Amino acid sequence: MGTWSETALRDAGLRVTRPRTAVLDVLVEHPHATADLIGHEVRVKLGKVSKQAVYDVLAACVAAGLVRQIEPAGLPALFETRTGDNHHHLVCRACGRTTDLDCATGAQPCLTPSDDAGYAVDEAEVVFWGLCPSCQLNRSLAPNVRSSA
Amino acid sequence: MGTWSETALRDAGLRVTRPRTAVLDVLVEHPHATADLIGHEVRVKLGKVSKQAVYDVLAACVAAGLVRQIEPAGLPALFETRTGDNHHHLVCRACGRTTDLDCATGAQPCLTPSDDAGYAVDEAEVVFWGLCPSCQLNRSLAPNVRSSA
DNA sequence: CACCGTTTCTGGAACGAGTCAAGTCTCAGT
DNA sequence: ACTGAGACTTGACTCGTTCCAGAAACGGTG
Repeated sequence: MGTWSETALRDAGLRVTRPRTAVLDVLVEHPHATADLIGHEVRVKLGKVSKQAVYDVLAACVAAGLVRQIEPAGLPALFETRTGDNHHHLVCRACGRTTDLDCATGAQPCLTPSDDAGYAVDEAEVVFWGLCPSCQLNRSLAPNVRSSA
Repeated sequence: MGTWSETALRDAGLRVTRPRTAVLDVLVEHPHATADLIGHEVRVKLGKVSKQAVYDVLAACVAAGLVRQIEPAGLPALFETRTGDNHHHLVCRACGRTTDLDCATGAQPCLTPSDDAGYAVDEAEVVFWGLCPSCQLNRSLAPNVRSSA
């Protein structure tokens, strides 16, 4: 468990500390965790870690390219360790569950806007919104849940 | 301008009130406005409107499909009146300027994930991140700006 | 045109996510 | 071990947004 995170940190030229390895370990166990959940889980492992430390660690890892941050509308930011392959996400409107998704057509047709209006584009972010399987079930059983729009 | 907003409200079955028409008018003048900017502009037109009224109006219009809300990571929510054509957005990392963009390939290849993991997908959201023309200029002149609008 | 029930608006307090600042501690190279 | 840059702690704070209770405006009726 601890091994990948240590190596990754060292390879990225970052210092290896308990909070850092713990954060990365949590991220491996929970592929789309919020800062809050990460803090909670890290505290379970290490006893006491400040919110600020969690944000610092995450920021450092994001800067080093070890971690990717996504921010779906209305949800707190999520962090994941799958970086570099520019995959997309499927987010449930009801429960917020997030699932990875490889790019629709293998290549990235989406990544090249037809008319970039003079912008220097460096990233394309694609989010699919819908209902996850279990929320579809709950929805049909209990029709008065807060709906999508 | 004042006319369209009234008609739109009436057609959507919403009451026509001063704050509502004013909000829609502002939205026509500023195609990607924040709630805050809208409140400010509406206050210029009408003298005094509460923040809450602005949020209520926007929520009602979003629910009625008159207005679309987008929430680019790290920026406050933006509102626009172009609805129904599922266009995408180009957002400047430096100044937050947002530009509409028709879907890259005319059709929507992005809208149909290859594997939807059982989700009932109802919307695909695409955001391109980059630097707008003027920020590219500023950036090359003053390489360490850390600005936001 | 005065009444009434709804819907909308006001003002202020509250919220959660995230950030800032200043001081203390810890890792890694000598 | 020693030391200095970098990491962590604490706690207050900002910002966008939402909640709440009450006041006002709307518009269909008698």
